This record gives sequence, C-alpha cells and structure tokens, in this order.
Amino acid sequence: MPAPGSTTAYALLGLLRLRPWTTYELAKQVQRSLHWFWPRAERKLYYEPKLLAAAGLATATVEATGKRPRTVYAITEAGTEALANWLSEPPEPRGLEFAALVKVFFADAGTLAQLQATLDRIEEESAARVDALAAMARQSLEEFAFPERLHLSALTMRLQLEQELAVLRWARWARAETRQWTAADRPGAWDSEASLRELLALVEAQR
Amino acid sequence: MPAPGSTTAYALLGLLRLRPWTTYELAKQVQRSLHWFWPRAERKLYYEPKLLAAAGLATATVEATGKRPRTVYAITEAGTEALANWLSEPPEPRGLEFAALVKVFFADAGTLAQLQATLDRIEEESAARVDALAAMARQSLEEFAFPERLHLSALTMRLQLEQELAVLRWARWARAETRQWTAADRPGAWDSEASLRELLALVEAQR
DNA sequence: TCTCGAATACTGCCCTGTGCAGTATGAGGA
DNA sequence: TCCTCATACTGCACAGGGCAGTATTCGAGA
Repeated sequence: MPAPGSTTAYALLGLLRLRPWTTYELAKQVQRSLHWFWPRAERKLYYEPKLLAAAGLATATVEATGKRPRTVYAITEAGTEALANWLSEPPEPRGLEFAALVKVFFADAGTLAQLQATLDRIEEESAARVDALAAMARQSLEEFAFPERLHLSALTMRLQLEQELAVLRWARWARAETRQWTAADRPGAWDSEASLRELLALVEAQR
Repeated sequence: MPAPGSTTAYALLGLLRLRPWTTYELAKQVQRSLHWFWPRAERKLYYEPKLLAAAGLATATVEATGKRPRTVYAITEAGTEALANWLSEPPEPRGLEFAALVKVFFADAGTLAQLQATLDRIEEESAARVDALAAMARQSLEEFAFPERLHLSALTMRLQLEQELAVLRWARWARAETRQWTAADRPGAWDSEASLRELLALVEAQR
C-alpha cells in the first residue's frame, strides 16, 4: 500500500482528521471550504477516499439508513502520520486559470465594447466572491463547526480576500483607464509606457 | 468542421492573428506569456493547432529546414472571425490551485515550524514571480516584439503583479502573526476573532 | 575540422481528473 | 398520499498532463 501522492488525498485526510465523514458530506464540505483554493470535481471526491482506505490511511465502514447504504470514512494512525509528514514536503507551485484575462490580452482582435464588457464580468465575479468570503467570515464569528481551527481559517480567508480585492481593484482601474481609449487596438493618448513604469515603481515600493 | 470550444484554441488563434508561427515557436511563446494566466502543457500546444487547421480556422504549411520538417500555422479569415466572436462570449470563472494554502489550512496536523516553512516557501515563490514580472515589464519598455500591443500587455501585467504582491504581502504578514503562536494548533494570545473582524472592515473599506 | 551539447521539431502512451448522465432511497411538508 | 429535495452513489467518454523517446540542425569551442 503505497502512500497516495496527490494533494487531494492529503486534503481529504486533513478533513478526516477533524472527524469521520460520509463521502457525500466530504464532497459537500470540500465544495464549501477547500474549493476556493483546491477545486476538485465531486466525482473525484467519491473516488479518492477508496484509495485512502486501500492504502490503510483511512477506514471505510459501510452503514445503512434504512435500505440506503452509506460509507463512513475515518482516519487511521498511519493516516495521521502521513498527513503530518506531507506538511514538510515542498508544496507544488500555484496554478491559475483566468480565461477572462486571455480575452483582455487579445482584446485588440475585437471592439472596445467587448473589452469593457469582459472587464465588467471580471468585476462582477470578484465582487460576488468578495461577498461570499465576507459572508463566510461573518458566519465563522457566529457559529463555527471547528472553533479550535478559527486561527487557521482567519489566515487562509485573509489571503483569499486580499487576492480577490486585488482583482476587484484592478477591474475598476482597468475599466476607468480604457474609457480613454479610442478602440481596443488604439489606446489613443493613453501612455502605455508610463503605465509600465508606474508598475515597476509599485514593485520597488514593495521591496 | 465545428468551431473548437476551448479557451486554448482561441488563445492560439490570438497568437496566430499576430503572425504565423511554427508549433515549436508557439509552444515557447505560450510558456513565456500566456502561461502566467492560462498554463497548458507543451503536449497540448502541439495538438491543438491541428484541430484549428481541421476546423478551417488556420492553415498548416509543411516546410523543411534541410531534412527536418516543420509545420507553419497561419490564421484564416474564418479564424479571425471566430476569434472576434469568442471575445463576446462570457468567460469561464477563474480557477486557482494553491496546494501550499491547503497545507496552511491543515497546519494544525503538524508543527509550527512546518507552518512557518510553508509560509516561507509561499513568500519565496511570489517574490520570484514578482521579479520575473518586473523583468518582463522592463524588457517590454526596451524592446517589444509587438509594440502596437503594449497597452494590452500593460493591462494584463498590472493584474498579475497586483495579485502577486497581494500574496507576497500576505505571506509576510502571516509569518509575523504566527510568531506570536505557541503551536500550529494553539495560537496562544493571538485573537482570531479580531483578525476576522479586521478582515470584514477591509471589505467595507473597499466598497 | 571535428565534436558535442543545445535548440528545433515533434509523436506515443499511460494516467489523472472532469463532466454529465443515470440510479435509487429517505425525509419532510402540502 | 404525493411531491420535492436531500442523500448516496456509479459508469462512461473524453480532455489534458507528464514523461519518455526520436531525429535533425546549429553554433561554440577544442
């Protein structure tokens, strides 16, 4: 029984360390919390625990609610140990898929209105995500399922919010800047070089 | 010949609109620029242009350098049109994979040193990415392959930099905060609730 | 001039993960 | 009693990724 190598496996072990879950609960829980920075399809979340059980990192217990069977997974000693070891391994680099930004990058193939519509969509999306994160934060303050883990939630939610706010600010900025453009392929009087120099100044300020 | 549905297909069309490329050049170019917000494996970038050609959105011309053959792809009228239409379609939501943050979220399964090491890795990674972005910006100011596209580069690079700086700031903040903790599962005197309320205040300030 | 490593230019294959449809039972309200 | 929503999964086809393998050309240095 080899140790599963995927981040997903250890993410599930992390949840199992908190309490036993049925696969269904696990799937729902991941969509609620982990999904923000480790999105996995439901299908995967039904399959992965089987591998954990096969590797001896979790136990699978088949129970029944009336005639309907359900499988409850719980972490084992070996699982707890594997999880602790995994925390020492260097994490995989961050990965970002941002299709809307591809549209911005190739905006000169279309109209200014198309570009601005894309920017509006980006703003709407991040505004919605900011709201959802704020709602999560408010909920955490009132009733939290795992109060002993509030400090880690505070840490991770902060990063997500900061990232989301960065996108939101950018979308608003970009929308305002493009108002000065005459077309998607002609920025008119807008000074691209000045904008890039401003960007470099931003980096210096951070260092 | 149905229109390819994937963002990758249109991303390649976007590049082909600028000039014809061999698949090899295309693959290298994507790694350099698009890879930041639309990462695709080299394997995919060799396959996708064939689909574009089959759909009539690009032409494939086999040339030769001595005995070694090479395929040059160029966009067609239909391709230019398809690209322009695609810009109107609502973009897919952003996707983020951040394995290091999973480690932070489940840090209470390990030691404080492990958590802090993870935070250090995150800081190093974003610092490196900030440097790379700054280098790209500097290079764009000196000699740019497509000067007529500088405004769009300025726009997209700004977002990437802002996001990266958000991560960098957070990593430094988190590193400082965790210094007050007594263990990964015991924040000691550190006030999680105050931190969450601060976060909510941040949202209000943005609105 | 010769050699060797790096760049060019791909293909094949296996595996992971996704999306979607399909199946069936249970619980609670109208 | 019926209906709807939640629970609890499985099967299948396909997209995409990782990695190894193949072969030629080019340029720098011995």
